[in-house]
Amino acid sequence: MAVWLQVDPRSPTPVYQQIVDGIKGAVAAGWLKPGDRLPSVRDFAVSLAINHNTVAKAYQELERSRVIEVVRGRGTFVASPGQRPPPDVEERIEKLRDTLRLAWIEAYHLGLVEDEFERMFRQARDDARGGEGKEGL
Amino acid sequence: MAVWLQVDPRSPTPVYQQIVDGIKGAVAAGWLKPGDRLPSVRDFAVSLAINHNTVAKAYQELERSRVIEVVRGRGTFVASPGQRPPPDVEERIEKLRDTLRLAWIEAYHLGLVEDEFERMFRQARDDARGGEGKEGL
Amino acid sequence: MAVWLQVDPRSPTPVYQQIVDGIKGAVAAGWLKPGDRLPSVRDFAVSLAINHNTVAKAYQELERSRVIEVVRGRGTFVASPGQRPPPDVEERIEKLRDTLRLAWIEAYHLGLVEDEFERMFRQARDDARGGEGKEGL
Amino acid sequence: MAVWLQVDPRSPTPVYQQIVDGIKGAVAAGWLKPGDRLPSVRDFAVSLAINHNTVAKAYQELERSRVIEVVRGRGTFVASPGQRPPPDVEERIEKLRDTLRLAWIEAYHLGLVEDEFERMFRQARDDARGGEGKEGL
DNA sequence: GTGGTCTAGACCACC
DNA sequence: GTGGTCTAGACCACA
Repeated sequence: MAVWLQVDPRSPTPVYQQIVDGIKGAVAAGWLKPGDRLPSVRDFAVSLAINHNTVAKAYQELERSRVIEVVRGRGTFVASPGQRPPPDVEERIEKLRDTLRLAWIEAYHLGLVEDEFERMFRQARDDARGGEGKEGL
Repeated sequence: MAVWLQVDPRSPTPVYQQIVDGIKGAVAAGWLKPGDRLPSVRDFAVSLAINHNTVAKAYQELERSRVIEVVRGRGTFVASPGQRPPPDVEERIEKLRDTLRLAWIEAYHLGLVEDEFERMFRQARDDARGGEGKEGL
Repeated sequence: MAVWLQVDPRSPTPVYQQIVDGIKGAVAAGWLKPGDRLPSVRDFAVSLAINHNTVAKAYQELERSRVIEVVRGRGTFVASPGQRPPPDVEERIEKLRDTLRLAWIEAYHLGLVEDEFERMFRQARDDARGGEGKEGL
Repeated sequence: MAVWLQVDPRSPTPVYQQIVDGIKGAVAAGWLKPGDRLPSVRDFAVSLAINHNTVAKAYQELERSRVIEVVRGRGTFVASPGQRPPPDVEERIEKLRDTLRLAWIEAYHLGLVEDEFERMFRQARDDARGGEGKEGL
C-alpha cells in the first residue's frame, strides 16, 4: 500500500499530474475501491520522496475530478463512482475525443496500419483494467 | 493555403504544438501531400499572427518527426511517408500506447461504457481522416 | 428531536458551523421556540455520529451569538430573541453587508440578471422561514 | 493600477481568496474591462507584499471561474463575460442560493426587520457596482 | 518576461 | 492527527 505508485521527477509530465493519473488508474483498475483511504498528504509525500505540497495539489485536482473525497480532519477517501459527476464532464469528453483524434494522426505518422492500432487500443483497455493482476476481467 | 490552420494563443496547448498537430493532421487527412511546399517560417508567422520563432520551433519538431523536409535554400516540403521513419519510433509508439491507456482510464472516470468509447474511437479515426471533406477514404 | 438536523462530514463547511447554521435556521423558521431545550452535548454528538467536542464548539458559538443559553446543571435552551443582542452586532452586520455585496458580484459573474437575483433573494427568505412547513408566515 | 486592491493577511479569509474576490468585484464594478491586462503574478505579488505563489493560485482559480484568461507567455487578461460560462454554474448558483438563505437567517438573529434587510440588499447592489465611483449607474 | 512547478519549512483550523 | 495556506527561493517551458 505504499509502493504501488512511482513518480519520475525528470518526466515532462508534472509530478502532481503523475499522481493524479496514477490514482485515477488505480481506481479504474480496481486496486482502489470506493471508501478506501488514501495515505495522508505527508505520508504519501515521504513514500514518494517528494514535497507534501505536491501531493496536496494532486489531491485537490482529484477532488475536483470527483475521484476522491476529503473528509475534514479524518483523511482522504476514494469516492463512489458516478455519484457526483465532475462539473465539466462535457468539456472533458470533448478533450478525450480530441486526444483520440490526435492519437490516430500520430499512429498514421508512425506507420501503424489500422489493424495494428486497433489491437493497440484494445490492449490499452486491458492494461488500464489492471494489466498484471487481471482484476478487471 | 493560409486559412486551413488556426491557432489559439489562449489554449493550454503550446502554440508551436498546435502547429505541429495541425500540420500532422493535414498530412494524415490528405490535405497536404508528399512534395507539397509549406509556407516559409516568416510568411507562416505573419498569417498566423505569431512570433516566427514559434513557427521555427514547430518546423524543427516536424522535421525530427520526419513529417517535413527542409531543403536549404529551396524551402520546406511534406515528406514521403515511411521513407525515413523517425529515429525514436519505439519510444513514440510506447508513448502512444500510454496515451491510449490513459484515455481508457479517463473514459472510465467520465462514466463512458465500453461501447460508447469504442464508437468514439472509430469516430475519431474518421475525423482524423478529413472529417468534412472525406479525402482520406 | 434528533432527525431534524443532518451533518455532512465531506462538506467544505466545517461540521461545527453546519450545526450552528442548522440551529440558527431552526430558530428562525420557528421549529425551535424560545425556552425549548436542546439535547446535551453528548447526546447530540451521538445522534449526529460526531465527536462531542465539535458539538461543544457549536454550542459555544451559539451562546456567543445569543441564540441559546446554557444554564449550568439544567441544560441548554433556546434564548428569547432580541433580549440580549450579541456584543458585536455592529461587526456582524458589517459582515452580513459584505456577504450581500459578494453575492451580487457572484451573481454578476454567473450571468444572473437583476430580476432573477432579486427573485432568488425573496425565495431565500421563504426558504429561511421554513420552506415546506410555512411555520414562519 | 496598483493600489486598487488591498489584502489583509490576518483575515480568516485566505489571501488568495481575497484576491479572487477583489478582482471579481473590480470586473463586476466595471473598473476592469474585458481585454484589460492584469499585473504579472510577480509584479502583483510585490505590490500586495505577498508571495507570488499566492497570486498564481488566485489567478488559476479566476481562470477556472472564467473571469480571466491566461495567454501563454504574454500575460493575463480579463475575459469577455458570458462567452464561456464556468463549467459548474449550476453548483455555484445553488451555493449562492444557500448563501442568501443563510443571510436571511443571520439577519433574523441580528434583529433586522424585513424592510431594513431588503434596503441593505439593494445598497449592496450599488456597492458591488462601484460604490464610490458610481461607474455602474 | 510570462505563468507553471517544485522544495523546504512554517502556521493554522478542524476533528 | 488531517488537509489548507503561506513564504522564500529555485528551475523550467513558452513566446
